[in-house]
Amino acid sequence: MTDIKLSEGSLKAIMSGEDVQNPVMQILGTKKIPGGNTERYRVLISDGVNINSFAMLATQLNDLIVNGSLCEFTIVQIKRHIVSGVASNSAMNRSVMIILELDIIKTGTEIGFKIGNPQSLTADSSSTQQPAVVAKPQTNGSSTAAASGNRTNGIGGAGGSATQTHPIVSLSPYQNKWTIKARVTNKTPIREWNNARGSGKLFSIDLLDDSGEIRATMFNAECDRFHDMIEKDKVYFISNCTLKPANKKFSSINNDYEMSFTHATTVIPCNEEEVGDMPSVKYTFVPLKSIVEISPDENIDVLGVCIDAAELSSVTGKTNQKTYTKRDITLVDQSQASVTMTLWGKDAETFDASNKPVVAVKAARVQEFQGGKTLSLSMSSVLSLNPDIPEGHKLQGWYSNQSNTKFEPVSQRTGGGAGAGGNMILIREIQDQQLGMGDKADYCSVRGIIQVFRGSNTTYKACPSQDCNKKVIDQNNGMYRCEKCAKEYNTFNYRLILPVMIGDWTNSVWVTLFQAEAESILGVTAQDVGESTEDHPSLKKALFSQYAFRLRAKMEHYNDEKKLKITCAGIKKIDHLDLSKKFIAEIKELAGLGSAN
DNA sequence: CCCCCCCC
Repeated sequence: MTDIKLSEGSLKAIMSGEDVQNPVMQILGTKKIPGGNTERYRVLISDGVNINSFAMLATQLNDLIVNGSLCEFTIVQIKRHIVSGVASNSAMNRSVMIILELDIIKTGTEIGFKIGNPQSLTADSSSTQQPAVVAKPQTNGSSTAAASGNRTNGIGGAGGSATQTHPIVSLSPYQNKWTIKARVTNKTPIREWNNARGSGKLFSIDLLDDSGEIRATMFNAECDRFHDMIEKDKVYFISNCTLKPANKKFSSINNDYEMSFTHATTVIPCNEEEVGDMPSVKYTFVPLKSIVEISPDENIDVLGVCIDAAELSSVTGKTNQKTYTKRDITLVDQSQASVTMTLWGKDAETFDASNKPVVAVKAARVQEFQGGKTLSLSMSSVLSLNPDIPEGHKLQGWYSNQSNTKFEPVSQRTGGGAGAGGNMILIREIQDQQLGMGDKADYCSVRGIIQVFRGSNTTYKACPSQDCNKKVIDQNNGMYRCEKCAKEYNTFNYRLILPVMIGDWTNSVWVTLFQAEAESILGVTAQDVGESTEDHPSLKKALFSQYAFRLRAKMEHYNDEKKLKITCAGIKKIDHLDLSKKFIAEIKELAGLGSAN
């Protein structure tokens, strides 16, 4: 027998809206809830007298299921929970208990049996010990009307306790009789749109409660009605909105749905007392190292120490002539990676990196730049400096103990080596993986031997002005005309465009090398090659040398013909000793030899 | 119903 006592009757009390502190219960089973993009688990939980099969685990506790900590018979103490709208016995059938925080008191294997003979709470609630219960009395005067049931008509008065609102995670398009109590964690300015499908204006907000978050958008009339009223960081009761599946591409908000306000929507500000301990941001941080795996245009939450910040600069938009202020900052974290993140406008102007602040960003946009990944803040991003959150303090503590840590730069454009973002592949795999077949360029790295040079016409006469490099036209009078600069010069620079065939044991491909990489391989300057009247001898010397090539593959269209164009975005010498060590380690691990771990 | 979010 066990000496642990379950909190008998606590489930009944909780589901009736009573405030029960730290009840001890037993897990009798867990089950993954099918559908949806978010992994979510339902738990069968017992207090020794009753079983509740309408309990769910907040997603931040999913790990406990995955690592087996919440197996059958586990005894837990529930430290924090919420219940969806309950006020009457009849509503119990539909209410859901969400476990937000728990401690494991004893593992399931230690216990090994079901305690007591608990009966289903929902199937037979009339026969259980207590009569019908109503929600605990409210603290303000407007409670009488509100306490009569699971309200279907939005907020009646300004009342409403936590037990009478619905958790955000419980919202779905299939049920629209709900009221949420949520904090506005972000609010966009009004934006107007005009496209083939019509025009209008809108703004959106991000809403957060203990259970989760959701984005809400206000169009046209609702845009006018709510824009001035709704304030960032304030808490509101909101009801009567419509829900639809969220398009993940445009938001990092962790919810499969998003809501639109309608003419029927009501929004009531919470008074101070009602706000309670409503959380103020919910992050799902991505380790900086993993950013290489994330597709461009996705939004992610990141946390890092800012170890460097560039000067403020300004850029002009490509499509409009607007000037934007920007500042690039560098973040590092415990994954021993660094990333470049661009701040814009006011965030850029006011940013101060002098004290190496911890920076948290909700919804930073992932971008690809020359094969590396960078981050950029957008309209929907929220920047927070030295946030008062456990992860932030932990990171700060960790960083203060680092001295010579080398950070893998995920934003670096060249990365010929096998480092982060290197995705070292075999040359055959360029075809196998259909690299370059999509709309965007694909990057990869290969180890290849230079097998063939195109020996002649490897240089061209380029515009001498800074950063132009366009081909100039020899006017045959000592002057060279650049069409791009619309100018004539009395000089030019030679530049290299060097097609080479590189191969490994699986295949060969033609790759175009440009100035820097070509000079590095040849060991001579473009000028030398250009001025040489015959094929430069350096070409022969470089033949059969081996490098790690960073490649960029993209489909190019010439008239009706499509052709895969592969250019070199960087090269790196191969450290054969180091590489051999890596191979040996891999072989050992594959063969199950030695002590890899 | 938007989904623009910038520059190398």
